Amino acid sequence: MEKQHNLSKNQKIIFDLIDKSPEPLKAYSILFNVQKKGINAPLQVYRALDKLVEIGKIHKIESRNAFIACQNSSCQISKATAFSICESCEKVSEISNTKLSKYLSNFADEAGMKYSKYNLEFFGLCKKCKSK
Amino acid sequence: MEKQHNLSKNQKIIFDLIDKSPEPLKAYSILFNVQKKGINAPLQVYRALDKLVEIGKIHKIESRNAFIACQNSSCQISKATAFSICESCEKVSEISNTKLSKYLSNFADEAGMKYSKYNLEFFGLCKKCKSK
DNA sequence: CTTGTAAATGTTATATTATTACACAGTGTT
DNA sequence: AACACTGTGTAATAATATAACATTTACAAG
Ligand SMILES: [Zn+2]
Ligand SMILES: [Zn+2]
Ligand SMILES: [Zn+2]
Ligand SMILES: [Zn+2]
Repeated sequence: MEKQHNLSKNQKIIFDLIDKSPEPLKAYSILFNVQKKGINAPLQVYRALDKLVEIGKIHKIESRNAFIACQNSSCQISKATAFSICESCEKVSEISNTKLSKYLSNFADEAGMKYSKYNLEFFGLCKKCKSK
Repeated sequence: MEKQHNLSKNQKIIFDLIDKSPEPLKAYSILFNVQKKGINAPLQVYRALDKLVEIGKIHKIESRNAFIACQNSSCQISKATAFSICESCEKVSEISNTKLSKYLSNFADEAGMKYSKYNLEFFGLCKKCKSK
């Protein structure tokens, strides 16, 4: 049974915006888009983003400083993430591949150390851009 | 045979600083440290960093906005990187594990798409911090 | 040796991303 | 009521990164 997170007003506004977006959104672009809804300051956006990341509803694409809604319903853990990023059109997709996540979750370094959390970003050209 | 990159003056100053550092360095911390050597502006630092990243002498730790010297002599490609990051003491190590890099380089997503470049960051507690 | 060109430098200003500090409001528990 | 916890609002500022422009250096082609 998943934990239910009742989003607060600001969290909901910002999650809805990110969730509807076909591409990752940056914090200040979010800010400009929600000013009509009464969210006026960067901090209000960052606080909502922090919380949404924490509960796994969104992820941060670190190499782009942008945020994307979780596309993987089993991702409440939120801390084991993988993405593919097109270097031409900047399309980003969340990868949900059981083998990959198992492989990475079980990976042990030279010292035998394991890591429960990871973030993986793949870069290349998406299908569309490759065929151009 | 590796390509020889003759670093320019600024590139060398900045690489040497990063290479000597036991921890990843941030751009403005680099700037403060090289002002005595005549590098005065952020852009001079960022330009050198960009070049050093491009030729694989350093890597950017995306989740920390910090830069670390390549600890893996076979990393000239520079675009397939993996790190372990301690969430307590912020120690960062580059992982050079042939199986891991082969696995990731050969990974194909649901659409059969392969990616030559990736960046992987593992998070956890290092040995020291775990035993505390 | 001169001309062309790519890479690197220097400088100023500015854009973008993110946090600190403080005051207060809502909710649920004891 | 007293408390703890989470969320909100606002202002100021810190930290990270790039744009625009002028100049210089390295080096190969002619
Ligand atoms: Zn997810
Ligand atoms: Zn594309
Ligand atoms: Zn390396
Ligand atoms: Zn540690």
